[in-house]
Amino acid sequence: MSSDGARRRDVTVADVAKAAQVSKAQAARALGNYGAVSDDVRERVLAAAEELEYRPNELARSMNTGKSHTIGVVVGDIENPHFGLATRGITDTAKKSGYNVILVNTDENTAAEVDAVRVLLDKRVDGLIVAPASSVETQHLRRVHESGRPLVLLDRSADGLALETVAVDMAAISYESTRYLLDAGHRRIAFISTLRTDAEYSEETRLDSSQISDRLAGMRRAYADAGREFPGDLVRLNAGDAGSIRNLTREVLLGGDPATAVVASDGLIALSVVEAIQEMGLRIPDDVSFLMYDDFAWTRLTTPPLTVVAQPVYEMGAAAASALIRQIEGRPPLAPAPEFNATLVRRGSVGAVPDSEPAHSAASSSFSPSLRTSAVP
Amino acid sequence: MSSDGARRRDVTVADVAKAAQVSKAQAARALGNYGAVSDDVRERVLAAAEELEYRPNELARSMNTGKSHTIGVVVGDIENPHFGLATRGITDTAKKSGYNVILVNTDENTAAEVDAVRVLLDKRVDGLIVAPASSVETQHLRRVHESGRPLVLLDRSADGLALETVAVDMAAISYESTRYLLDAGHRRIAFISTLRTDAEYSEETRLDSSQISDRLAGMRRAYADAGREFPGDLVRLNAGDAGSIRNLTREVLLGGDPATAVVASDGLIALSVVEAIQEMGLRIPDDVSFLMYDDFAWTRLTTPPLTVVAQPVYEMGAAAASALIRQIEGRPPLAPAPEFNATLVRRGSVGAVPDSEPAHSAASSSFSPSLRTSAVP
DNA sequence: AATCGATGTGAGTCCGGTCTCAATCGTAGG
DNA sequence: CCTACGATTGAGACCGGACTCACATCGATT
Repeated sequence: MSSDGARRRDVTVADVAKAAQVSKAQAARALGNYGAVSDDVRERVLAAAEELEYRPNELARSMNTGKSHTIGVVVGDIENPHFGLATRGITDTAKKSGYNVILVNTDENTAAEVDAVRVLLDKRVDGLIVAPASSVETQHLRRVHESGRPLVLLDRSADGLALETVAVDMAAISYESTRYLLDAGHRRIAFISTLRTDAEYSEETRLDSSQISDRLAGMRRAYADAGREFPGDLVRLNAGDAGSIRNLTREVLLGGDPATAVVASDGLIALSVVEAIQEMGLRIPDDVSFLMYDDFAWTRLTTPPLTVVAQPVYEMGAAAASALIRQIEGRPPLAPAPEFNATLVRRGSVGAVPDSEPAHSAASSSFSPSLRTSAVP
Repeated sequence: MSSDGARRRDVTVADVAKAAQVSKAQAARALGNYGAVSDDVRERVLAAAEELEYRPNELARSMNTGKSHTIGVVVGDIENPHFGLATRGITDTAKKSGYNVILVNTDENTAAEVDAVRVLLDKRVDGLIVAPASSVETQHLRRVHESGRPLVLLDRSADGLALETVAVDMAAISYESTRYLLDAGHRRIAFISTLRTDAEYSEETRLDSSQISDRLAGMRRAYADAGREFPGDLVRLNAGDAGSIRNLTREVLLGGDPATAVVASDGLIALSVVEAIQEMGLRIPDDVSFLMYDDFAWTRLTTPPLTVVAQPVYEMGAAAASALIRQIEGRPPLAPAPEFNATLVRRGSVGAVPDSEPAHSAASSSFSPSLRTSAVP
């Protein structure tokens, strides 16, 4: 048995050198495969290393090469499949180039993000991929950039910082999908997002997230092009836990001038929104139309299958990683920069407006889901 | 502007010491908050550090403390929400104790896992959490254990290794859910898993995954207790991509003696199985009953909502992390060890056997999903 | 045979911290 | 006034590799 209960000291080059009866320098050369080493010495060293089960200490190596071969990834919430997939794209790509990934979760909290960035920098990661919680509070990102450490942004941009950013053109797809809804006759379209903000929403509100403000801009433009007024009163931010999302959903769907279509800002919200709609005894798409961001596999399983905005999430993660690695290795950024387009996947959750003649023929599904009705109060 | 394009050398204790006009040792003491330091010196050092924006190099620190405050997490697939959630539990807990997480994906490939473990060890992580791809090929885990480095297993155990393992009692819940299916009158229950294996399945086959073999053991026991013979011909392993899962699903659902109930081994498989069932024009639960492992939120949204085996995944991740950290910090393991139980969540996807009188009253839902029918060939 | 360039080789420094050790300082006790 | 002991302080070793530099060695060149 080669084990001895206590954790034995690690084998170092010095140990190998002694066993092979050569100097530490020679052993290091043979092991590190650099410099000039005679065959005889190389063989003895390698044999000794094998025998002793020598493994280089990457920490020590990083110390004087200055490279840790590790990249830091900072996301809002890995629990969200969106980031799960993106992370997968990142790690797959990183591994291919010999990089490891330290993952930090911020809960979409800027303070946590600032902290995460600091910690990762302290650990001397070679570069960072950040999905910034805020597009406004970006001093910490600016500092990273100014210190010269490679940094790539994912999903959202940072105001005033010319950083390489991998994201889809949200305004464009938002325009397209809003247009689609408008064409189906909808005028009262609600938008629900978890984005935390202090102020009540209005056109002038400066939002913390480039992603959300781009989407709203897209919606507003679509309304303008259609010669309609954008229903700002149906924008609901600060959607938090399932309960609050449910309440917000009820709010926009009840009252004097209710929404006829609801757009959910991400897959997690979508779950609660759809549940709330079902609980209210409303049918999709007969009573309410529904559209969500991110194309998760389960959206094909509901009745009706949901109409979604699909984003090439995995590819974006992979692109962010390879862009970062290019930066780290001093190679020029890919030109032209790869573009990522979101696409509207028309399935069955968007229909005509109830009690009104649809302007054009939108995907009006005739599926009538059987729903558990829990009377609306 | 304090920035200068080029990446400037990091500020070190020596720099701070010089600025504060004290020795390197004193500066280090003041900064590291250890040893004896006069108030005067401490103030000067701290001020200088602030001024120079000094940040300790964690790599160097790790080098001689031997602690990296980093733990390695090796999972099969973060894309799978199961691991996404578990990872969240791990990172949340790790962060609370000041640890970071390096995440590695193995694609459920043992060779990749061996490699991942080696790399993490080289990086001198303080400990490892591994969801082993195989319960049989575990030499690399044994080596880790013998080297004395803390290691905790997640989800699956490793044959012959007495390692702290955080997992639910799969045999028990499998027994319970099989029993449930049997009580509903099902005799032909299919089980579909991604587990890769060379051999055709038979009772003697020694499976690579403790998790899967436990589940099958539970099923077999339930059948035995019911005085029935276990339909080994309906066990389908090696389910890979969506296409192959579809084919396997058709296989068990067609033919002379088809399955009347299908159990999907995880959420990813479930998606394709349900799609395949829908495509075949079969209705759940009227024509086929369905049960899956892992309780994802979307399972409540389908029509009918799916009956699932819920596992406290987040809590298990958190428990694995805190167990590991206890080991790292030399504290004794929690006694009694926390237990995790999976629960059967009866929703609407399990019904009576078509054309047969149900033995007992199982959750027989009357929902009839409207399905796109694509005629069965 | 003297010179030259291409290996080989070992001693020692460096990376940026932590930590040991011996020296110095201050002042309380005698 | 002198000793002693704790608080301070600085020099330097050390962690484990990578790498520089000076010093062989040796066949090839002329």
